[in-house]
Amino acid sequence: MLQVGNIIANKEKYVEGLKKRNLNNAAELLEEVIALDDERKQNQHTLDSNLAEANSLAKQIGGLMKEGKRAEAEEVKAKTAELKSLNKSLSDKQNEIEAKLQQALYNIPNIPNETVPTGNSDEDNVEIERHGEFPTLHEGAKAHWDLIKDHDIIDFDLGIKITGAGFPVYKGKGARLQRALVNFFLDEATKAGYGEVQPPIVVNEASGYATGQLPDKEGQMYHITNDDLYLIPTAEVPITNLYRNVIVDEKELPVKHVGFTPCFRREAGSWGAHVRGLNRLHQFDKVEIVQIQKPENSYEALKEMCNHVASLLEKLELPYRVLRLCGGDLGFTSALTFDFEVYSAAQEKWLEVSSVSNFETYQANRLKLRYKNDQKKSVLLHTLNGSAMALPRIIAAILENNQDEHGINIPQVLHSYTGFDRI
RNA sequence: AGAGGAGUGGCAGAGUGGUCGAAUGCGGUGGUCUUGAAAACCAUUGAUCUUCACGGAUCCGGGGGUUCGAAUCCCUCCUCCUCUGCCA
Repeated sequence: MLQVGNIIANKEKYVEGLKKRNLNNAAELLEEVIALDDERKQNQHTLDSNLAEANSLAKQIGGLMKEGKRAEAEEVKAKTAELKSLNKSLSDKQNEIEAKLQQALYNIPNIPNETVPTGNSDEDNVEIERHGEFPTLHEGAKAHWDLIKDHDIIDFDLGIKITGAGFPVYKGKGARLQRALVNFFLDEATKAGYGEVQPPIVVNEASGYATGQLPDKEGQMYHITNDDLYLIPTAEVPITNLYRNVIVDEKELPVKHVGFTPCFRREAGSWGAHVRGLNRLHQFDKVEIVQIQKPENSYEALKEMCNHVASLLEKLELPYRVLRLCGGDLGFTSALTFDFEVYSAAQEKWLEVSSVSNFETYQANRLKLRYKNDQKKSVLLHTLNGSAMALPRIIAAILENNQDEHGINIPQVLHSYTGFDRI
């Protein structure tokens, strides 16, 4: 979440920034935070001086008791009763104010970077790069949802039987292709200096709040109510939360991690004809890269992460484009996001396969993730993450783009991982 | 899952109602000495809020309570260890 001090110092700028998200009551939201913070300080000040007085009286009593002056001690004690009840109500009030302030801050999204264009939806995202040639498909080329049936490599009906819609079963070469991609992505990230981690795929509420999925995307996650745990929508949540409440040693910066996990998304209300086959699932596999950076280096790191994602797509020989997300499509916690889309030739559609974001200090503030600078002051770090990559749509594009009359060619770079070059 | 024990600063570990944000040791940092290093010695070494500053407040697993006063007593939750049970 945003830092109150920064809100006060940059109010006008922030209002402008939030307008890009089409948040028209931004000024009021920020005013509310400032007012609550003011109230918090004033109340805290009163409470503190009362507590100081109570503390000193308590010490007096202690001293008198030691000297055996019981009567005098009782006299002082009498004075404390009123103070005590006053302090109780002041501290109740303080808790109330702080809860309200917290709530107000939770409801304000991150300030978009100045390069974020205005816009209302994904239609207003700006294409900034395009690479690769669209393949020429043979007569009668099929979309991946037909190809997977023809070759019996991914089975949606079986998934429906054992779980439900959106939980496909990968079989034979389909399963092997998926595993090959996971290993390829992990190896590439490792070569690029990311340390591999394998985190839990359920997280507690505190983790959900720290990276911003809660309260913003409550309905998007599967919630295990018996134990109050959430299935992760992305490895970003557990991996970034490894650093919750941590003061990182400056020598360890930047922190770079890669992790492979399944991801779970309820996708409530987002189904329709345009999300057939592998285009949208409730469970899918993803390799995620995460960086923790000093503020001054974070945009350089964002570029580096984008280059990494681009290199994966180059190696897989998939045509892709890069989009700069507009304010209306930008995630709640992100300051700047680049989406990568591959072209899936049979359905003639661009499919989002990666989203690379800089959250600046927005997550770090909730995480309490800091390092000590030269002056030994605690400084919030910047967090970044990106998919590298999400599997199903990559598979969709590979199947569709590389098909011919008799089968499907596997990209060269995967052969050593799959053990076969054709499906 | 049941019974018992325990959670204190970066780590180890003392502290069982009063001046304890907390002894001591290790580690870290700075210095003296040294050509340099080691050793030794000296000093320093948690976080957050607030204040221009002095200072003040809060934090001993989390939350609540008793008390003039809580690391210390009570309740509750969490976590870890030991034994028993169960199980990849």
